[in-house]
Amino acid sequence: MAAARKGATARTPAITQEALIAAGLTVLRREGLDALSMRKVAAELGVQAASLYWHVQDKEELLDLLADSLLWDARKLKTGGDWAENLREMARAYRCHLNANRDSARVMAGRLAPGPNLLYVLDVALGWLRSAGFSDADAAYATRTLATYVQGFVLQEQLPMSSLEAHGASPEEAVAAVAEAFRSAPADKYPNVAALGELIVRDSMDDHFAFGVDQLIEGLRTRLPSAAPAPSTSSAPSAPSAAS
Amino acid sequence: MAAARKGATARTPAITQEALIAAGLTVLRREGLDALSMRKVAAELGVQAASLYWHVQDKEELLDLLADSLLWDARKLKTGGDWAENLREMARAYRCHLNANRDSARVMAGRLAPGPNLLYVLDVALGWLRSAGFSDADAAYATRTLATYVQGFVLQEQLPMSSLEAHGASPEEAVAAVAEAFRSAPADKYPNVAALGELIVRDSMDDHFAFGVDQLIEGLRTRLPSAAPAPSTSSAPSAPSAAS
DNA sequence: AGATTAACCCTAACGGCGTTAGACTACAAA
DNA sequence: TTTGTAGTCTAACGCCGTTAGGGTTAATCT
Repeated sequence: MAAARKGATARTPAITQEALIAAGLTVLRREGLDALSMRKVAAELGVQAASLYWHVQDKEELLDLLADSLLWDARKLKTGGDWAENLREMARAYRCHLNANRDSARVMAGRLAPGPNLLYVLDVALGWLRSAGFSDADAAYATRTLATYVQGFVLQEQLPMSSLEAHGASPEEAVAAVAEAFRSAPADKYPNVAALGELIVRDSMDDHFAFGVDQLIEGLRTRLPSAAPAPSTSSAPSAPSAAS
Repeated sequence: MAAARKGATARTPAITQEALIAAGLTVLRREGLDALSMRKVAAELGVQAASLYWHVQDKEELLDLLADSLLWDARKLKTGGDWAENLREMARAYRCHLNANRDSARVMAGRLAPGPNLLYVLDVALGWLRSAGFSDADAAYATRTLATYVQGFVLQEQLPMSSLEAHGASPEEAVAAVAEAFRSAPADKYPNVAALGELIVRDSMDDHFAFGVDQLIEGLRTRLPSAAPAPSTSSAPSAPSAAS
């Protein structure tokens, strides 16, 4: 913590910060965020709960660490095509990574500490947009906007799995229940909802996600000062395929 | 709850569901979501905690009720202009309403029960988009996408106020702390972040929000089958990017 | 009128939670 | 050997969500 291990070390460390994070992730994966308690994380390490407070000040700080570690290891980003392709791939990979970890979106949702992984991703995306000709302000806003969208999307996407599975039902039942809630909307009062109910809660979340990302990117494209949206005379992006 | 008040009513109700919701909102506003407990809500009503379980099954159900009641009373929507103007106004009003209630975004974040207000807003927005010429699928996706964005944005927007104010600092200090975290990013490793740090955490959240909404709407506009706004040769508006 | 029934609120308690205080242990440095 | 300190322990505090079960009040039934 503070002394940076200057002159006095005692025994074997035995509970490193790495181990703490690993234990936290284990409990998170096994029991979900709502059931993650200091006592359980400690038990995972074969240790009493109070001992954790030597390495961490709060449960909040533990969750900060978990969020940091849940942040996608971004160094394996595929950066083949033009800015639009790259952003699309980034959004896809981010969502994919979030969905691979139980309750990840909810862990990140209440937190704002920027870890090194986040900084790296931001930096790369900003670089793409700036060199594509966007203004600094547009690049900054667009990057945060995309991140906001992805996080918000996965948050909603993971809801049935965490919120209802915890109270007895399987994910499929949860989705079905929500779909039923939309379909049972009184058709006279909400005609459009009743008509499109099945589309709204459609299970093809992939399409829905891609739709939102495409919207954001196409909207971004209209901000390009240079211009012609039709890619007839574009400078470089002729090779859309992977080059990494 | 179940009997629907058929044949036997006892005494004065004394704790209606309305009062329960009002008490919950009071506690929420005064102490924030993290400090909202059944005991405090009960105390707000001059009642013991266990009594709440006559009107509600869970704390979760109470939070569902609060989320429902936090849902913007949408019947006072201004519906002046075309679909784009209307959507913009809707997003603005939604954000404004969420920001008027402490921790509102976090209350809604973990919940998916669609209340009547949500149904109404969805229906209105779907009507706008369909009559503007969008396909049913596009209308459905676009509506949910916009809602996702607004909620995600306000969630991040409210973070400094709830997350750090709870631990001692004022909102301004919280924002300043995050800004410092971005500015102190090693400029050699993250040049773009260091260069645009001030833009990323800029306090003009209004601009940032409008930017995202504009992106979504302009992206949507490119899906309109009828019209080609500016580009003359827009053959394929959205290049399909290798599904899944 | 008396008995029944149901709505509604209470007291008391259980187990789990986050967190703190303070004692103990083992090693490193003096 | 003595001292200091990093790391763990036990014990406890107060709060939490929730349940069991008892009491009171009023409407309904006979």
